[in-house]
Amino acid sequence: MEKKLNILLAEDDENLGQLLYAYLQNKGFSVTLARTGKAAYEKYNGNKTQFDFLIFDVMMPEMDGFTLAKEIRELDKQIPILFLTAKALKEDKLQGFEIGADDYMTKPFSMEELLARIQAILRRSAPELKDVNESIFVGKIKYEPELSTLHLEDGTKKLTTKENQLLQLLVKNKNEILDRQATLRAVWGDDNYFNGRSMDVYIAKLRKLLKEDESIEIMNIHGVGFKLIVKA
Amino acid sequence: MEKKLNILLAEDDENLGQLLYAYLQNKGFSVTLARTGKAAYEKYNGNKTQFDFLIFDVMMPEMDGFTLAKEIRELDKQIPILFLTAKALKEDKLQGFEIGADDYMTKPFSMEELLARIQAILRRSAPELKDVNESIFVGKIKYEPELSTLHLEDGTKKLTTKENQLLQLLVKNKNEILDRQATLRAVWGDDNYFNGRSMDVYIAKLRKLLKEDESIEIMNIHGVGFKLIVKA
DNA sequence: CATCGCTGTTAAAAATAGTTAAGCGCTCTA
DNA sequence: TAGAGCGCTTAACTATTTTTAACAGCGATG
Repeated sequence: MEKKLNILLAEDDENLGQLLYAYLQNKGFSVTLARTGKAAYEKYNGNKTQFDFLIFDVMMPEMDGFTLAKEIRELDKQIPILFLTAKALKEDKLQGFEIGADDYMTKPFSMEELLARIQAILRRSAPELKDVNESIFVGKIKYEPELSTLHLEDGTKKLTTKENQLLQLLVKNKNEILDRQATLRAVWGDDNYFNGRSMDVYIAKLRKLLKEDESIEIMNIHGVGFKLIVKA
Repeated sequence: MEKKLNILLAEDDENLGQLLYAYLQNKGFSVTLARTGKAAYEKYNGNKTQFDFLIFDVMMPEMDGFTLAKEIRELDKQIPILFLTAKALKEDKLQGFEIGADDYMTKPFSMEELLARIQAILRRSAPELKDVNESIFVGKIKYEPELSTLHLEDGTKKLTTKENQLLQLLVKNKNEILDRQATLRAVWGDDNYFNGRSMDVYIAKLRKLLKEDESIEIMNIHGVGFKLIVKA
């Protein structure tokens, strides 16, 4: 399960605020909503939550979005900021970028586009580089997913592409059900009958490889999928 | 004196193209202008210039901006892409972001806003400026792509054109999958069966050259492509 | 408790990739 | 201008990976 990203949303329009709140929450973000610039500033400094992304309306009572952003930029040069505004004026946009905005959207906009823009920014600011040397223990067996190798009693076994992809999914969902159809679509691209049979063949292969550790079991959930069980 | 950033601009509208070209040039960028998607693709693969930023019109003759971007994304997952388009349709915008765009601007737009958006993206993506004679280390082996030379234990090896192009792509996608078809189209111009076999021969050559450093491995991803792995 | 669909397993077939060497077309030069 | 040298492609053979087939067992359901 991935960690939720915390978004601080400052929007004084009651309707839009609620709408955005619900939408983003639904998309898997943890959202904090503030109704004024000042409230947002206080929440930012409240420090209970560490925010990962800021979305500010420009025109707000008590403290406008630009001032708020400027204030926060003093404290954090990195955090992504996206402005929302009714004004499409060139000067305003430029002022927003000058403060260090990452994006600037003019109302009305579609929720989907907002999400797409948030993701585009996050893709850059949170570069999740995979560690090639990462190793995991499945029971007693050492597994390096990126190198697609399994360290067994009788030496190192190089997994084939499909073996590796499947094992990765099983491990990621250790002790949980891995859905059959979803797995087929993820690894084989299509969940037709023959790919299903192919997957069964690979499950058999993995069972054979992992059988040297009897605390490991790949259990079938009839009609649903498989479950990698690792007993304590 | 800072190094100029290279922008590849694909725009079929003569006027807008010239305007953007002059404006960006004036703002300190080195701009290459292409009038069709295909021309842009060829310039990208031309290998004389290493681009740092891509600006593509969506509707262009021969190859549209989306197709172009998709093709290039296969070869470079990092390079910033900004789309320009006359269409403000939601679906188009979303498609653009899905391909991996960093921004999407609807015509007409102001030059200043374009510049502001480019800078906002560059702030995050922070391209390492490349010297023409820059040398890279692949594991312990020194590699100079511009000179197409590899410094091995027993002297300097001059790579052939194909060896160099292929190694460059592998290195750019270090520890990530390099798509087979896209690579063939980029290096061989066509992804037919025989070129595929030719590429396999070149992979074998590169493996032989790089085998003196056992932390390097060119891994095959069956049916998908290759992955240059450099262990820590 | 019979039946039918789902899964386990093994083996054969097909597709993809690894490797080595021969062939082919250039270019350079004796 | 013949031929050596080079780069690339094609061919041929081998090896590996994946899919398909075949058959046996299991499990839910009426």
